[in-house]
Amino acid sequence: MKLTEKQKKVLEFIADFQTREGFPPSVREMCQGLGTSSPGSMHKHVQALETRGYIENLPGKKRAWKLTQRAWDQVGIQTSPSIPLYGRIAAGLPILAQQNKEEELPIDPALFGSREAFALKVQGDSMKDVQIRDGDLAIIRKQQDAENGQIVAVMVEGLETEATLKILRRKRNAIELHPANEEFKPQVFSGKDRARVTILGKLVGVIRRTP
Amino acid sequence: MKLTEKQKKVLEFIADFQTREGFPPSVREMCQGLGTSSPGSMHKHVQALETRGYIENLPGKKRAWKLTQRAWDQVGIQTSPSIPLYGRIAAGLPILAQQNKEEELPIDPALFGSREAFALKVQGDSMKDVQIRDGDLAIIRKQQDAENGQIVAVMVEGLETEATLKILRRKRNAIELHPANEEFKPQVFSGKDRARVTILGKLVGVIRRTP
DNA sequence: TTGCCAAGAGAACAGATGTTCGCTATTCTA
DNA sequence: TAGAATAGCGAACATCTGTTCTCTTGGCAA
Repeated sequence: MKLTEKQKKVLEFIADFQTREGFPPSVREMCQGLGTSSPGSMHKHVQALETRGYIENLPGKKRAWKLTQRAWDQVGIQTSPSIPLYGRIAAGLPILAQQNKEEELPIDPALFGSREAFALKVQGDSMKDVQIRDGDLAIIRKQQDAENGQIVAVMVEGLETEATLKILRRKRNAIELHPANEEFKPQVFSGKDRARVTILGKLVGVIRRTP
Repeated sequence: MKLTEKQKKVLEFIADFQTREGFPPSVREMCQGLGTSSPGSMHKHVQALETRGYIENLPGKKRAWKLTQRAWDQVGIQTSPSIPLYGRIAAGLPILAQQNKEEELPIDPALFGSREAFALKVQGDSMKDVQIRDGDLAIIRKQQDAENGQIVAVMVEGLETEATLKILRRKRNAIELHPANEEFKPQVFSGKDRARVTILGKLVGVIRRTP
C-alpha cells in the first residue's frame, strides 16, 4: 500500500501540527493549512491514511486521532530531536552528506521554530557586524529561498567548496551576497551567474560555546 | 493564586490523558474520568485553571487547549534534559526560584560542558564588545567563584534586583565588574562592599534566536 | 444562625467538526 | 477512446463539545 503524494503532504501536516500545538488538527484546519477548501476531500485523505495504518481513529469523537509509529517513521521525526553540525565541506560531495557531519547537537530544532535544521561552524569575521564570531555555530533552517535582507547559508558553484553565511539582496538582474563586515566587499552574480548561487537555508539562530 | 484540591486532580487528569492519548480530553471525558456527571461543573474547573495560567485556550475551537509549562511543572512530569531560562528576577526572591522561570530550553547542559546550567536573557548592550546582543540567552554554569577575566553572572545586593553579566576582575582589596562596552564604566566594590557581590556562575555559552 | 464558597446536577444553546453524497476536472492506463 | 484513479468543490446532516444558566448541597467562618 503506497501513499499518494498528497497523502504524504497531509500526513506531514498532521505530524507538524501535532508536534507544534500538542493536539491534532481538525479537518478544516488541515484544509486551510494545505490550501484546499473542501472538508470532504480532506476527509477522504484522512480515511485513506487510516485504512493504510497511519492513523488510529476513535469514531464519534471530534478532533481525536492518533498518529501511529509507522506515521512518525514515515515523516522521519526522531524520538530524540537533534541538529546535525557540518564542518568543512569536502569538495564534490553533496553539502549535507553524512561524511561532512561533525557532531550531532542535542538540541530540539523546535527551539528555533524549525522542523528541520542543521548547523554550520562559522569561519572568519565576515559576520562581525551582526555579532557573529569566528567559531560560532550558525543554526540554519532548510529552505530553498529567502527574502531580501535575510541572512542565508549559501554555496557558490566553482568559487568555494564551503558553505558561507551571507546577507541576501536580490536586484533586478543580479543576486548580491553581502558580508556583515564593512571591510569586506559584496559578491555580485548577474545574468547567467545567478544560477551558481544555491541557497541552503535561512539563519534562525546562533550558538556559541565559550571555553 | 492557589489551586483547589479538585483543580489539582483535574490538572493531573488532563496531563495524564494528554501523555497517554496524544490529545487533550474533552470536558465530558474529564467528567467520566473523575467520576462526576456535569459538564458545567467541570467547565468551571477548566476555566479556573485557565485564569490561573495552567491552560491556554483557543476560543471557538473544540478540544483544543494546551497545558503550559507551569502546568507540567505542577504535575511534575519531566522531559528530556534541559536548561531553565530565567527572565526578570523578582525582588526579594531567591534568584533561581521557580517563580522566575520563563521557559525550559530543550538543551542538554552537557553541550556546554556543564552538569547543571541555567540561562538568563541578556538585556541591553553592555556586552557588545564580546558580540553578545540584547535578547541573547546567556548560558551560565553554576559556580560560586571564577577566575579573573572571565565573564560571570552576578547579583549585587541593594543595587539591582536583576542578575547581570559582567567581566570579573579581582584587585587586591576590591572586586571590579566590567561591562564589555567602552561606553559603560566598571563598578568597583572595595572593603566591606565586596560582600555585596554574589557570583551566580560562569558564562559557558550564548544562544541567539533570530526571528 | 447567616453568609460565603467550592462543587455538583441537569438542562439548554450555539458552534465546531466528522462524515456522507453528488458532481466535476485532470491524468494516466488499458 | 473508455475507464479507473486521484483530487477537488460545495452542500448538508448528525452529533460532539464548549459554554452558560439556574438550582442544590455541604463545609466553614464570622
